[in-house]
Parts: sequence; structure tokens; C-alpha cells
Amino acid sequence: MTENDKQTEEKIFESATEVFIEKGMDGARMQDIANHAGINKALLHYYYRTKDHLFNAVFEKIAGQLFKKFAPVFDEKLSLEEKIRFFFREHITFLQKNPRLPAFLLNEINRNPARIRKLIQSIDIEKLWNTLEKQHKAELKKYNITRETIPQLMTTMAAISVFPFAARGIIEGIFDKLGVNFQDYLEERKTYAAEFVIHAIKKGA
Amino acid sequence: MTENDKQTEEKIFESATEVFIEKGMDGARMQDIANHAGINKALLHYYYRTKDHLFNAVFEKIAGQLFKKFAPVFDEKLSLEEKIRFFFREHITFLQKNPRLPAFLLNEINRNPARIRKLIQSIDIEKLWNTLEKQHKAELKKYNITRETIPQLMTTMAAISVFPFAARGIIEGIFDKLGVNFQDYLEERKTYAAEFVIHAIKKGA
DNA sequence: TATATTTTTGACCAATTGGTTAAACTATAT
DNA sequence: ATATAGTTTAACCAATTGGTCAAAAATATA
Repeated sequence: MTENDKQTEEKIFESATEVFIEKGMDGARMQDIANHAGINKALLHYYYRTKDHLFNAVFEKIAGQLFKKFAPVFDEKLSLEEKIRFFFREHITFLQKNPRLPAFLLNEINRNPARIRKLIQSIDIEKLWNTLEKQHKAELKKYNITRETIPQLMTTMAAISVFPFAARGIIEGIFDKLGVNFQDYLEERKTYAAEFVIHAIKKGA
Repeated sequence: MTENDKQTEEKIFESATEVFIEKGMDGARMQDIANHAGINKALLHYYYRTKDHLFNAVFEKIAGQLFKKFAPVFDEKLSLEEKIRFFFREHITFLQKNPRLPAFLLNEINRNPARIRKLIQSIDIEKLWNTLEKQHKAELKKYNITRETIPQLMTTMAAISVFPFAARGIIEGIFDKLGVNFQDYLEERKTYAAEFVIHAIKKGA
């Protein structure tokens, strides 16, 4: 029954995703994943030969998802300012739905940098950047954004969006003491971050 | 020989620090730590009863170090703008010397949020904030920084400083393809980040 | 129904791991 | 020197873990 095959394999994959995200590669146990999927442990090895295979499958899918969320920024026919607003709104919204992703990805990337290198190799970043440059030539000049400052700006934007999720444990702890609600903070952040960045680049550094 | 005692215990602690930072709590092996310190594994348990004890000792010291780096911001007799410049310069410089710290701390915090909660409980954040508010009453008004926007601003600054180290694996991978040097980028970031934030808050969002 | 194929399982294994223990070693004090 | 207390080690243990295997159960095929 190929219908059931997929059900089992999919259930394994979903369970593995949940457990890996929560415990990490090192912390996750094959038995946990099997229990979570309601199947025998040996069945895991039947579909995915080893823990490493299973983890790689999960990791690559997750990383792909996250990268996809960045992609529309390069397509949308929006002004630069509108793109900045679009980015923070969509990206933070996505992370609200997958709040554990940043911490998981950052950890595994640091634990095994080679893994992400391969994924990056397959992306033509130069081309993406050229696209952006053409689309916004006038605006980039206006904001005084050059090839030298682009890495600073891009990493800053990623940082502002991702960091609250990656450091949620500390941030939420502090917020609790200040009576700040983390979810409200995230909602607010979608617009705050956009306006913050737009203000910052106006007139340029 | 109490002299040797301290040497051994210290050597254990240092080795444990290195191994834990590189491998994380789950990934670290007591045997690795023992080898690294050039001693027998049983000796680890002689000085630190369990792996958990040893890890907690390491973790609390590291977390304390990092928090200390934030402290001067609340003492220095500088203007708000100067403090922002001071923060990025000092903080990024500290992280350059301890580049693995952010990834390690973020990971362990997410793996065991309760651990960091205790540390946070011991800090009177309200008092720190009141201090800042008094010192910069006029400037805060001028920049339109309120109690509501402070969490946004603070997390943004932390994000800009910490994220490049936490996400180094990805960032460096991308930079390589663009011919950007990571160390140069970090040097540049000390001033770029400061001016970026100062620009952003001028006139206020 | 009988046969072949695939899926699922329980039992098992070798390796690893955190932790223990008893004995050896060292230093100090009497 | 001898006893005492603290330090270090080698050998060992129980539990865990990723992974294997043969057989059973389920499914498809003839």
C-alpha cells in the first residue's frame, strides 16, 4: 500500500523534525522519535538508514524553508522601503509560526558548519545581489548604500528579525521582570524594525 | 600541595570550558575533558561530582562574564550617543576574543531555559533601567525613546552585536562567495552599528 | 489458495558514556 | 618512621544508544 508507505515515512519525518528541533542532533534519541511516531525503532532505520541520514533530511528541508522566505524580497515589484517593510512583516510572521527554528538552525550550523556550506554553495548569491542592484539602482545611490555596506545592512536586518527568537530564553526572562509581553513585543517589532532600518539608512552612514 | 590542587582544579575548569563551548553540554564527553586536561577521568568527578555540576560551574562563569560586559554602560559618564558607540566598540571587541560564546550560550539557554532564569532573577533590571532613565532623561525625550520602545531598542542593539557571531557559520559562508573578509567586516561593524543605531533613533520612530 | 514481496516488530549486540571503587601515591604532621 | 588525610589512577559497572537481524505480520501477485 503505497498510500500507507508515505503515511509512515511522513510520520517519521514529522516526528523527527519535532524531536530534532527540540533536542538538537546530539540530544535527540532515535527511540524518542520512534515513540513519537508510534512505531518500532527498527522502522526508522528501514526508511532512513542512519540517524545522520534522517537528520540531514530534516535539516535540509528546514533550511530550505527558511531560505525560501527570503526569496520574495528579490522578486516583488516594490520600492526599497516597501521591501524592508515586507521583509520584516513576513519574516517575523513566519518565525512566530516556527519560533524554535532559529535556535535550532544556528546551533546545528555551529556544530557542523560544513553542512550549511553545501547548501550555500548551491545558491548564486552574486546573481541575487545583481538583481537587487538593478532594481534599486537609484534608491541605493540615494541612501548611499554601496557594495561595501551591503553586508552590514543585510546582516543587521537578519539580526533584528532572527535574534529575538534565537535569544528568546533570555529576552523573555527579562521581559517578565519588566512586565513586557513577548508576543506583543513581536507584533510591534514588525513595524518598529522596518521604520528603524529605514530611518537609519536615510541620509546614509 | 594546595598549589597543585588549584592548578588541577583550574586546569579541569579551563578544559571543561573549552570542550563545552565547542561541543555543547550534550556533545561534550567527560573523557574528552579529562584528556584535554591531561588527567584521569575519575579526577573530574573528584573535583566536580557530576557532569552537570561541572557544566553549571562553567556556564555560570561564562554567563557572568558576558553580563559584566554590559554593565559599564550603566556607569560611564557618557552621553547617550557616546554610550551607544562605547557599547558596540567594547562588546564586539569582547566577542572577537570569545567568538564561540554567543552560539554556545544561545544554544544552552534554549536547551535549558530554567538555568538562565535563575541568573536573571538575581539582577535588578528595574533598577538598572531607572538609573539609565535618570542619567539620560533629556536625551531620551529628545530621541522619543519611551518605556514602550526601550525593549525594542535594547534587543535591536544586542541583536546587531551578537548575531554575526551566533550565525557566523552562514554569514562567513556567504561572505566567502562575495569576497568579503569576516574580520574586516567585524572591525567595520563597531562603528557602522553605532552610527546605524544613532541615525535610526534621531527624530525617533 | 498459494507464493512472493514489502513492512513492521521484538530481541539482541557492540560501543559509548557517566559514574564508582579500591588501591596506589603524595604530602604533612606527630 | 608512621599515621593521617588528601590526591590520582586503573579497572570496572550499569545504563544508554545507534544499529542489526531474523522472523512475523501484512500486503500484493499469481
